[in-house]
Amino acid sequence: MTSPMHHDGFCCAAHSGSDSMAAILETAETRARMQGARLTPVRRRTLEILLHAHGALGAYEVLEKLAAEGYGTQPPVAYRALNFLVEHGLAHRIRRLNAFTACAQPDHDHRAAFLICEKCNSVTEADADLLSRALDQAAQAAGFQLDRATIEAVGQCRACQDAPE
Amino acid sequence: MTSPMHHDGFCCAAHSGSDSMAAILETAETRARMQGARLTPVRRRTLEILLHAHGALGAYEVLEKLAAEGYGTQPPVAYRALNFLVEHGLAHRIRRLNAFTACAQPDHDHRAAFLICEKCNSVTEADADLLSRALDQAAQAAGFQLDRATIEAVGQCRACQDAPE
DNA sequence: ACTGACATGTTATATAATAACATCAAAGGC
DNA sequence: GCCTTTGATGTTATTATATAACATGTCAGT
Repeated sequence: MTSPMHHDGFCCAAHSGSDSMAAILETAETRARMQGARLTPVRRRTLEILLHAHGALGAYEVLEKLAAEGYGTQPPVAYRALNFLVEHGLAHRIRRLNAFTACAQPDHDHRAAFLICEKCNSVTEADADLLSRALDQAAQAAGFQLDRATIEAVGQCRACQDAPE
Repeated sequence: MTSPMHHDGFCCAAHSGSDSMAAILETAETRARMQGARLTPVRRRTLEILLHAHGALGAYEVLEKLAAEGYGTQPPVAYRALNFLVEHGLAHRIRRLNAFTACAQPDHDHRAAFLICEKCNSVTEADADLLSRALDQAAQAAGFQLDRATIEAVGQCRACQDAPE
């Protein structure tokens, strides 16, 4: 953790040590199974691609990689796999970027907030428990029955603040 | 739902009494001026269109209306006007819906959260001051310099909860 | 082996957004 | 007042993102 990384927290699994990536895939497998879903090759590979990526990837970027590896070449291939991952809590969709990123903590249900750096485009998943509670309150005050929420913040990550212009 | 309005709070200016709409346009004019920007006819009309709308409108919906009134007929016309409004705090972009909505409180700077009903597609702008503070904290904890944020919640508005299936 | 449910792949199309450029209008210097 | 500079408006064309609809394939349970 006190590594020579630029970002605290989760950058990408490949650079947080191979352990966490294997662990996440393991968890993913388990989690999918428990939900009666199958983590098929394309889906698993898609998750790996996200885990390896720096920052979030667009669907077409994912598609390119999948296609290069012999999977289908058409958009629905990527969108289906990505949607599967999102629906099963293994990935998140970053709307502001029209992109997707692997979930950093697939092991427990959580509401996440994303910190998007407008300089380097890195995406950090922040714990949003406090936020979540505030949101619950706001929803309640409005008589709104909250299902799920998207929280995306834009600014500068620590590394880019420190970096000279 | 025997009341004339389905939603508490801000539905659309036209249905919250014509006063508020005139007031908002007035404020918009002033606010734009103060920022050294001009609220030109297309822009003003675009804002009016948003204010009149139930829920958020897609850029192409706005474009259709503008075109019908003799303004330009091509996408950039709508996008430019909409982006102008967003940049000047007169409208918000709802990413989940690929749509835009007039700002309910253009008179003061605020971070807003949106409550999107998945049944009737209504969009309510909730005050997010508490939320905002929680977000600041989360950002600070991550060493992230927060600029702006998008908070979009999905669920059911009060009217749709009450309504029978 | 058969079947029903789900996965994968395809083609085609829908929807959303921007690039690049020409023309036009307004604000300020002289 | 006239001219320049800047910004606004409009166009055509293109790019980017996402989904519909359908054919084929795979697998678990019977």
